[in-house]
Amino acid sequence: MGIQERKERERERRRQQIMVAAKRVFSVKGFTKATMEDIAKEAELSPGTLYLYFKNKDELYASLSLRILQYLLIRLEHVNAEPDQTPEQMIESLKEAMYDVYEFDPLILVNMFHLQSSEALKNLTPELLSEIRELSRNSLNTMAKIFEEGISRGTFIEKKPLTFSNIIWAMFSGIVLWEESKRILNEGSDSLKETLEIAFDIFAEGIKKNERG
Amino acid sequence: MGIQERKERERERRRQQIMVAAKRVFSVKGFTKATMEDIAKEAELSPGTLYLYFKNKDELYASLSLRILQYLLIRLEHVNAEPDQTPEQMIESLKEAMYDVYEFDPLILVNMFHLQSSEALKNLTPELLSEIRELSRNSLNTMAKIFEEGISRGTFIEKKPLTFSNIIWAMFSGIVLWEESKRILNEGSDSLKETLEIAFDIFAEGIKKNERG
Amino acid sequence: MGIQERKERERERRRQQIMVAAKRVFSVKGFTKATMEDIAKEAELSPGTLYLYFKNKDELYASLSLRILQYLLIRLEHVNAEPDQTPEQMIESLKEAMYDVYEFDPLILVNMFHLQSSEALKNLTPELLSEIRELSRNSLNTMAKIFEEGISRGTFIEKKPLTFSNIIWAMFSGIVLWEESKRILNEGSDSLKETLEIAFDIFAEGIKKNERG
Amino acid sequence: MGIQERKERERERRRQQIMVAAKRVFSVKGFTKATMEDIAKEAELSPGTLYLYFKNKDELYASLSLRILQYLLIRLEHVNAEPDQTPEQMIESLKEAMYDVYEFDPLILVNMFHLQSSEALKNLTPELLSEIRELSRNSLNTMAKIFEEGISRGTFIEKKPLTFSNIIWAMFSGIVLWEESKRILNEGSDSLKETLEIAFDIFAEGIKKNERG
DNA sequence: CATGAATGAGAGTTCATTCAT
DNA sequence: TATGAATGAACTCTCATTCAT
Repeated sequence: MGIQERKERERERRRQQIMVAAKRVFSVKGFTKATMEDIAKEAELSPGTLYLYFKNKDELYASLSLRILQYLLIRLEHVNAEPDQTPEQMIESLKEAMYDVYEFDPLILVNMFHLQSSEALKNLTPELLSEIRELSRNSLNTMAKIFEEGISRGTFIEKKPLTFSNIIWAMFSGIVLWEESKRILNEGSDSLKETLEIAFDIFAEGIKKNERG
Repeated sequence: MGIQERKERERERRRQQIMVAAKRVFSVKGFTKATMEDIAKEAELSPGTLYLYFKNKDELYASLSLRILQYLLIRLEHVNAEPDQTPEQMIESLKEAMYDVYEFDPLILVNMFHLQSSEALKNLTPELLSEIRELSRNSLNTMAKIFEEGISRGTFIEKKPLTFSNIIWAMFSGIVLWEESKRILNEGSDSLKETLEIAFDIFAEGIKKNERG
Repeated sequence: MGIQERKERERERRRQQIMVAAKRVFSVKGFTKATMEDIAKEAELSPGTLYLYFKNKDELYASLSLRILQYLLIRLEHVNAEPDQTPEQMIESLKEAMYDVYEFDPLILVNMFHLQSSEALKNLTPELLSEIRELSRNSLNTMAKIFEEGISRGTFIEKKPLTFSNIIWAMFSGIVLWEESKRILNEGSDSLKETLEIAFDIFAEGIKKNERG
Repeated sequence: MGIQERKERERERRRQQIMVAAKRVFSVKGFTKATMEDIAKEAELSPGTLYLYFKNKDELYASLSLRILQYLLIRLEHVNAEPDQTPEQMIESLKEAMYDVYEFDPLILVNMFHLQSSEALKNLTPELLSEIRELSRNSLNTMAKIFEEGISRGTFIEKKPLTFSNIIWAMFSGIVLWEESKRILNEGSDSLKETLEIAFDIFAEGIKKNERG
């Protein structure tokens, strides 16, 4: 049993080693141009070994997303777990959680957003795909709880909470990708944090129920 | 000279024919998996012919974006040109303009958002790249004028107008991509229009200056 | 009849125009990399037109050689036609004739030597091939007469005259190609003329019959 | 370390296997018409494998030349190393050395002469190119020593020794190529050996210093 | 005769993946 | 488990040549 466990741990460590290498290579070269050999070299392994740990290139790529989605979910659950916060404060926490996720690994995050709406998604094993689906759903639901609370307290406008989740998530990914895009186009300074702040503030203000009108 | 013109028109028609085929193929197979031969077949032309009209695959791909960016810019300019509108009404028009752009060609729009933050961007000819840059910039600036007006009238909060533009644009692309993503993941119904409506409403409400706080 | 002739002349002029363009392009780009379109552009014609005058690329290439072979033959015949020369003087004239041929068009000459021992030779129409053969043969035979004379006078060693022709021709082509090669390898100055002079002198001295040994 | 060595040997054997196949295919089809797939088939390998051993088609082609140039240099050095020979005897040895090189591999030799004055030369990696340059230079210099000796002994005419080397080399290549050419043109019997003999004799006689004139 | 758009076969090359060791 | 040489399918792109106008 101890042996079994140790083996498992070692296996997991190897996986991590490969993923770290893959992340670096994907970030520098992009998914298409990065070759399995590049990644193998970066990981100081042989190409064949990669296939002992990942079914294929797509799965390796997708696995990167999985990690950050897990991190996201944990962060979101922390937000919800904090006691005695008003929904407004929680949105503030949400913003920080998301920026944390971004800072945790900007490159993977961008990778993930790319994957998210790409053809590659279709080639994944059903297991991996459903893991991704599950994590996404959980994250969105976790966010939704915040909005539900705000609505039931009467401080947020009355819309489906999940719609708010979707908008927040879309806004976050849109901003990250668009800032990345501007970076590639060599335009302007890195204003991600500032833009994100303002966007969240606008959102927070926008979903407030008010007595005007 | 009539001949000159006719030839030009025919050339342009061919280009369109190829772009239409390319759009279809890219949408079904995605950029990487779509081959030039696929596109040629779809266009009922030979592979070589494609290269008479587009320098390479990347440029063909990017050219699709160009058209929709042009359409976007025109629509945005129309919004600005309409007289006697309050900034609030203009944001409403903005929403419609963007939804129009989406409906004009959803597939191309998704293609464009993909391109926008991808490695492919780097391989374009400088001319094409700067055309894209130019159109993006113009669109953002055109939007910014609306916000400027609202700020100077004192109805919008005091932030850089271009930041608003960026957020709107990011939000729009984020929602389109995320809905596309959900479509691929076979989840849920197509709620793009509804989500977009709500998102714009929240945004519009969120940038209003108010006397609270 | 006059019309017939004029047409023929015009046709010939067009051929020349194309050959001049082809020569330039082949010289700059080499046979393989030069495209028919390049040549057409240089000749200010359309690609299709080239095929009205030359069966294909190989034939166009070979036709260039034909011209210089014709020039060579004429020069050699002149050498032979000059009266009252000793064979030794005629070898001197031979040297000058060959250097003339080189100067007439160094690029075509190199082209021709390339063609001469290449695969392309096999793809020519039988007519063109036999024209080339005929011209080569005539040139060698013309040279051979000089040597024959020298041998019968008892001033040259007794070998087959045609062998001398072959050696002279091989030596000439070898030197031209090797100097070209050194030019490509960026080595050393252009010493073709000097090398050629010395080579011919050695040859002339070497075929002299003498009483030593 | 035994493993290391064995691998190295096997790698070298593979290279040889590919080169042997390449030589055959290039000889039959010529450089341009020979495809990498042809060569792969001849070597009973897959196309991709060729690229594990040679950077590209040009380099594979050029590598063939390298071997024969190495062989040439060795043979030339042997000529120089033999003790107690008069320069005249050494020229005789030179002739034999060169004929040996020809017989060692006529096809490769022709290939090399083709390469030597062709555009392909420019596409080689600098390393390979300078290897070729180096070997050529060494061979020419080695030959030059013979001539130097003869000159200093007063038996050869007083010209730059390297010029003699160049002429010998040009003559050799010229004869080989011209005989090849005649072979292609289906003319005459194979008289290479005889022609070479006579040419060398003439050369040897021609560079002798004499008291006549 | 001239055009030049279109062809389409075919090339070199890459690289995800496999499998004997 | 790890290797890495070998695979071979598939790609993009080129260009000699044709043919309707």
